[in-house]
Amino acid sequence: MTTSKRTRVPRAKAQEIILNAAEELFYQEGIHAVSVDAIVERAGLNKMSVYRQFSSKSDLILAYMQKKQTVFWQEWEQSMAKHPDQPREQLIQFFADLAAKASSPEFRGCCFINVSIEFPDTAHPVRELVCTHQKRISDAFLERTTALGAANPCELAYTLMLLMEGTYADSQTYGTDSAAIRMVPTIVEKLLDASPRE
Amino acid sequence: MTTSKRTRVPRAKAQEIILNAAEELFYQEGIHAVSVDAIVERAGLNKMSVYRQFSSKSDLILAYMQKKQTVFWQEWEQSMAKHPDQPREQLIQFFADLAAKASSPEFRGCCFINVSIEFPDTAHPVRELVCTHQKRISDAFLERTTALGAANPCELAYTLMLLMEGTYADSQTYGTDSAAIRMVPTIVEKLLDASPRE
DNA sequence: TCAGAATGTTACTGGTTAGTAACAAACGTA
DNA sequence: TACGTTTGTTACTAACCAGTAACATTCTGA
Repeated sequence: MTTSKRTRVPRAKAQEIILNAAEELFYQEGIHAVSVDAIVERAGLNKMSVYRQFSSKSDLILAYMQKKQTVFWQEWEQSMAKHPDQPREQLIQFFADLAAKASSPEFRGCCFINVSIEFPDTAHPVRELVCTHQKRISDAFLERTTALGAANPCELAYTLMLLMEGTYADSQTYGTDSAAIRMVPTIVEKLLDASPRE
Repeated sequence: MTTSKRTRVPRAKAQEIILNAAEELFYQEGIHAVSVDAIVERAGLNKMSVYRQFSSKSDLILAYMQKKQTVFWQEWEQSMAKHPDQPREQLIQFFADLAAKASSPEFRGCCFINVSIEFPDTAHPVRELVCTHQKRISDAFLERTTALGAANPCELAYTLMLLMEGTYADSQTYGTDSAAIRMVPTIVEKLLDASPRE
């Protein structure tokens, strides 16, 4: 009989592995539907390794959301960087990139909206995170509709918010096959060009 | 000691009471978050009364969704009936009524999108229900954008879909206080009037 | 009045969940 | 080497969950 050494994973590495496992499962299957044991199994680690890094499942959920938030803004910056100082092109690009992502089979919509639905209590910490996140997006839109010289930048920014959230929602029901999502970049382009300037 | 007669509730009435209780709880708190026991308690009935009417929780979920679908189309017809044969006014009215509902504190978004998020498996029966429901709305929009004489009725209908779904999603994060939702009827009105005719 | 059906009540099963205690093995460092 | 720390492993608790069995009570109709 072979007496195999136990493989040991250091603190920092374990945290990363657990968060990655949690991210995949939470996003794909929903938070309530995923047990800590499932995360442990996917991570290939031990249950205690989880509870030594995160004090509770809630803690892990919050860390997951924070990670998602970071990733969102990284991707946002990538989209923006394709057309520096060109708000019209930046906005269209954002929706083009969103549509591309939404057409991927592993896409499961907006994790911020998803978590809002799973946690109806608006006082819950994750809900506050979602709220500030959405507000930040709204501001980023407004910044650009203003730069565009739109006569009603606020209304235009809100319209973009609705279109974005609609795109996320639509991907849930139609998945890869959404005609609406395919049209979104065009819709936004026409919307921007049709909206009156001051 | 008073020997009180047990109150007996007949089959049909029990079914209604249970469905109402389930509807409130499922919609307000999410399906996974609500136990059969919670429904039993809210209904003021007995657990066996539930399982004599519905073979399983899944059965109850399906009945809940079917009820919601019926209610949606009743409300839809009410909105449409306000402006017979006037597609422009009908569409604007629909969004005005939606915005009004979305501003109510007990509003918890679109139960069809919500259930999609809670049940990621697209093969699940409730998901098929959601899919046909969304398709029906999309068709109803298309019917009216076509009647409107829009040059691209399909694109316009999809835009309305996205705005509708966006409105539902936005209500989740901002609740009663959503500026975007307040603007939605105006946004739709301008969109319809600005879209080119053939 | 009596028999069968419908409903109420209690108590239970087997499974799952979040979280923990206790100890064993490996590591790092003095 | 030797000791304290970190990590792995096992086994457990207490709560919750969907669903059922068995029996008690009430109703209905012949």
